[in-house]
Amino acid sequence: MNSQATPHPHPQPKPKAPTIFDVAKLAGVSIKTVSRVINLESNVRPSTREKVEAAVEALDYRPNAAARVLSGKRFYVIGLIYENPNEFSYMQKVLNGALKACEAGGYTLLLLPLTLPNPDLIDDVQRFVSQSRLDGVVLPAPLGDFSEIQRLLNELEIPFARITPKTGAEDDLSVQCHDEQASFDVTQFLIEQGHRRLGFIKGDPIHGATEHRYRGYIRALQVAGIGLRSEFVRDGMFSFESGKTAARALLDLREPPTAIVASNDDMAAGTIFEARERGLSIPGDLSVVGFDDTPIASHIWPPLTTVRQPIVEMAESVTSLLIRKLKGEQVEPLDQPFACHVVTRASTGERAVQDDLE
Amino acid sequence: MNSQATPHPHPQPKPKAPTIFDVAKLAGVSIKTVSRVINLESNVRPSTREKVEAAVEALDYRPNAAARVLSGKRFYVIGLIYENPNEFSYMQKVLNGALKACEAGGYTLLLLPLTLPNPDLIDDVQRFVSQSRLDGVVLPAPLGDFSEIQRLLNELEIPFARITPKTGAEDDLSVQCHDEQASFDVTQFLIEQGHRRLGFIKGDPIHGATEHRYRGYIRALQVAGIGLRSEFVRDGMFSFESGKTAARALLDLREPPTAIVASNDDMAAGTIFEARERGLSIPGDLSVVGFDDTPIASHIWPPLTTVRQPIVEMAESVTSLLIRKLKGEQVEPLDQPFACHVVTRASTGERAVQDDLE
DNA sequence: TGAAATAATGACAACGTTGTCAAAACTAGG
DNA sequence: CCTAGTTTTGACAACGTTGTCATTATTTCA
Repeated sequence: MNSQATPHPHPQPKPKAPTIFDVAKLAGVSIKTVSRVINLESNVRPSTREKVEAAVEALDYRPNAAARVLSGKRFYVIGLIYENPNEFSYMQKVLNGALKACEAGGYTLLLLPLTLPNPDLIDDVQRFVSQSRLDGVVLPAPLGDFSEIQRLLNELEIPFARITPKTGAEDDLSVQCHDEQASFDVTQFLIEQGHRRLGFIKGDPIHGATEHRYRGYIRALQVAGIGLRSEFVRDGMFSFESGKTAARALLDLREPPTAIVASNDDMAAGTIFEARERGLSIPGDLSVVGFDDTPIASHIWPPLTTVRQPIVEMAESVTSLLIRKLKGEQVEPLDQPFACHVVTRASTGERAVQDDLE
Repeated sequence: MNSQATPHPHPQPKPKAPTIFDVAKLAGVSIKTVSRVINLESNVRPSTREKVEAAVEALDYRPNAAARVLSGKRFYVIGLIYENPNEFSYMQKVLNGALKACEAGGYTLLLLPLTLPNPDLIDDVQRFVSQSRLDGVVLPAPLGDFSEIQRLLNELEIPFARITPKTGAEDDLSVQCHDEQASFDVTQFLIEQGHRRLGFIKGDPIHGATEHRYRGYIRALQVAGIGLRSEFVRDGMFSFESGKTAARALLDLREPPTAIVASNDDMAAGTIFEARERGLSIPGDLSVVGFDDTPIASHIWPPLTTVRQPIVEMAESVTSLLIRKLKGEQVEPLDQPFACHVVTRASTGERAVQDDLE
């Protein structure tokens, strides 16, 4: 994926957007007629319509929203007023933080939801960025870790800011939380409760957090003088199902772990699910911890010990950094990662030490 | 909250927004100077700045975003590109549907998250609507059921569309799903499994769905010839905690229900939580059903029998109806409510009939 | 005190579209 | 082939702001 491929059709320096005048000229009509065609008004001769449509197509013309608004009576804006549930998913939190910063800075927030994996990822992002005429972009995890997107935005000269544990170049705008430390803390917490056989379920490798959380686990083992056993580490994809599968493999071991660190709550829920199916009691037979403190963590039985991150604050912070950069201010990246903390609930418990002689 | 009875307020003397010219005139300066002040540029004499600021204050002047964009180089827009998780909360689904319809119609979607209960509700909405200069508003449940908001939007002559089971006036734009029928179906499903003592946990009375779901329960009992027992019906607020509390009351009865219909998944999860705390097995000792098919329904143990609604489609549909209305088209409300269907999982099971002699 | 330098202000074009209204091109009827 | 009516098209103003550059007011310094 180096310079060989030419994934983006706009490598040119300054692609000035075509206006209604360009279309009118190419089609050989007046701008008003172009306006009629693009607004689907009646009373346009079919032959004229075709000419204009061809010109629009040829130039890839998109009407300028601001001019439209200024000129006409409509705003082309729909408001969505909704209740902010007091329990959020990751994206709800990011949304709230970003919205807050935008409101404070007088900016409007535009949304592009993507489904992964997505073969048209770059095209979708490019279309969004060029059609929406925006000043900057916020990339929450895991999109912040996609180098193709970063490359595209750099080419288009659109500033962006990321929420990701991976730090990048020097002028890179990003916030991170102490993922590695949190993972260390939660693993150490289990060790302090007497556990010696500690399973770990990794997350989707596309997320930067996956690597950091794994490193925290390793470090905690090292500090405690516990050897890393490769059969105790399983791959996951952050999904409930993948957690269930990984837990199955761990619990099938002749000498299974007495505690499992899952890299997120969904996989921890999958682990608990799998344990219950086998009739294991939690935390009696198995302690389980997750990450993120999503709603499910407090709603499953038993409620989950997990790690809470200040997502709203991180999103707000990174968005306002971006806005300050857009205003031309000199912004320097945050010196300190945000702190996480362990939320202790009922899915973890003391382990009798004598069980764990090695 | 203003004048008591103004069912059809006369077309008010156009509350036309003040422009930069109005401010300039009042302050006795040129428009350019006003521009300098509001953009915090340097090289403005303090005395001048004060005059302008006073005028801005007096007129409650807000710069027109479209004109700003058209004239200047900035767009005042931030993009948020995010992964669309394949499991959604209610609001995520609404967001996706509304976004889809807006994209198709060339509209932009603006978000106003609110926390309830909120004493400043009306003020917040009013500020949002007037500052954002939008054409129309989508009100998902439960906000769609707030008559104050509807009244405000009517006064401001802002068209709106609602997602709510309650139908309103004739020209009212709303979509609903067959809530009452779905509740009937799921209750009947339990009856067919042999249950005769059926508990019901109501939702937050502010939601229109609450009433409809309750009615479906009652109808199913009637059809089956089972008498309604008031001690089997408990109030809830759609929260996990309220479900837990209601379940506690139901299970404390001398003759507790063998199946419980909770008006949403969170309360069903609370019910399961409470049952597990008492050592009851599910569905052996108690069958539980929920509503909405949120992520938690499939992630708790045992996974929850629930009712799935086509939220994305409903949101998309209502938003595109709104957009068509804004375009001046004659739109008539959907003749058919959207269909829901029961998703059968492991939280429900057969009940031996002999247990239930009355 | 006067000239030069600098700070503050203003006049006006530009931004890209839609609305208004008039002109031109068609169509139908006699 | 002309007239009246209808459909299609176009010229141009308007929308509300910022950018550019000229002009005026103020300060500085010889």
